Amino acid sequence: MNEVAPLPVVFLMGPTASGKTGLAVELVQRLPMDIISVDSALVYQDMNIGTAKPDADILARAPHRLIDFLDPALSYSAAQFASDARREIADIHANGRIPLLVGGTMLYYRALYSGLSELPEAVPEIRTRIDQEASQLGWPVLHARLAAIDAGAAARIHPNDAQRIQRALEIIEITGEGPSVHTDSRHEFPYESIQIVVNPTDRSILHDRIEQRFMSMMAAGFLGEVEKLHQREDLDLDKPSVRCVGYRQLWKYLDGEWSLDEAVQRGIAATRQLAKRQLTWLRNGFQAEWLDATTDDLLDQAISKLGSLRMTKNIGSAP
RNA sequence: GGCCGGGUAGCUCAGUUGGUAGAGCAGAGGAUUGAAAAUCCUCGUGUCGGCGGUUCGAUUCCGUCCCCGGCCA
Repeated sequence: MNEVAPLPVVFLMGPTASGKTGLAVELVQRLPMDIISVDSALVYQDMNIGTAKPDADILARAPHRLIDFLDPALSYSAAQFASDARREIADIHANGRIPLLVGGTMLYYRALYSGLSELPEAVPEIRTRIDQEASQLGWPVLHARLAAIDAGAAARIHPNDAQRIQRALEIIEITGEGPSVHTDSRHEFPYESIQIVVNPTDRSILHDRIEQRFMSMMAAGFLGEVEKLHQREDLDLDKPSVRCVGYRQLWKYLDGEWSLDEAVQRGIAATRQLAKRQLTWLRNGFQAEWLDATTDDLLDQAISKLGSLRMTKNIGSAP
C-alpha cells in the first residue's frame, strides 16, 4: 500500500442561530466544497420555517445533503446519520471536492468522528412495552433491574433518566447482555478534519438573535406549519419531529394547554437552552478553532483556517 | 379623596405565631453510544417598597409615606 494522505473534511459547528448556514453558503461559493447537513431537525419534510431550513433560493446556490428527506412520522438516528454521512463524504471526495459538514447536532458529529459501538437499533415494540412497564412499576424499579444485570451501566445512568434506562433494557432484551459488554468498538476517523466553531463571544447576543429569529419565524407562518402537522393523525408529542424546539411548544398551544404568548416565550427559552447544551458539547467534546460570529471578516477568517486544504486525493499535507 | 387587597430572587408567588427567607419558571455549569432541537444531573443573599417607632432583635407588630390593582365617591 502506498502512503496516501487522508482526504480532508471540514466541520463547521456552532449553536443554533450562530450563523453557521450563512457562512457555509458563502464558503461553498468560494471554495470547491459541498455541504452535508449535520442536523437532526433539518432531515424532516414539511418542517421548514421552525427548523430554519435554507430556502429554495439558498439551496440552489448551496445544495445541502441530508436535509428534507424524512417524513415527520419517522425517526432518524445518530447511527443512520453516521452511515449516510460516510456515504456522502465518499461521494463528494469522488468528485474531487471537499465535504463541508455544517450543523448543530453534536452527537451526530461525534458518531461520525468517533464511531458508535456495535449495538442493535431501536425496536419500537420493545420500547412501547418498557414504557408500559415503567408506568406501572416506575422507572426506579427498572433502573434497579438494570443494575442487577449491568452494574456499570446502571451507575452511569441516573435513575431519573428514563430514556437511557429504556435504551439499556432494550439492548439487554435484544442481545441478552448489558450495554457495557458492547461498548468498546469505536474507530479512527479516516479523514483529515478541520473543525471550526462559530459563536458570538457574548452569550447575550446569541440570546437576542434567538428571540429575533423566533419572532420572524412566527411572522413567516410558523404556527400554520405546526397546525398542518397537528392535524395529522399519525403525529403526537412522542415523535422526535414534534419534540423539536418550537414545534413542541406551539403544539401545546394548539392542544389548548398554553396561550400563544406563553408557547412563544417557552419556545424561545427552549431554544436558548438548546444553544447552551450545544455549547457544552463544543467546549468539552471537540478541539475546534473558535471564531467570533459577530466579527466583520468572519468569512476571511474561516477561509484562512481552511487554507491548508488540498482537494485531490494524492496531495495531502506533507509529513 | 375614602375603603379593601397587594408590594419578598430576573418573573410568578409561598413563608417567617418577631431570631434577616424558599419553591416553580427563567438563567448558569455539567453529562451525553441507534429519540439528541431528545433525555438527565448540579447550582438560590435577595436594602423581604421607603422612612420612623416598639423590641435585646423587625422582612414579620405599630405609624407614616410611595407605588400597583379593585371597589366607592
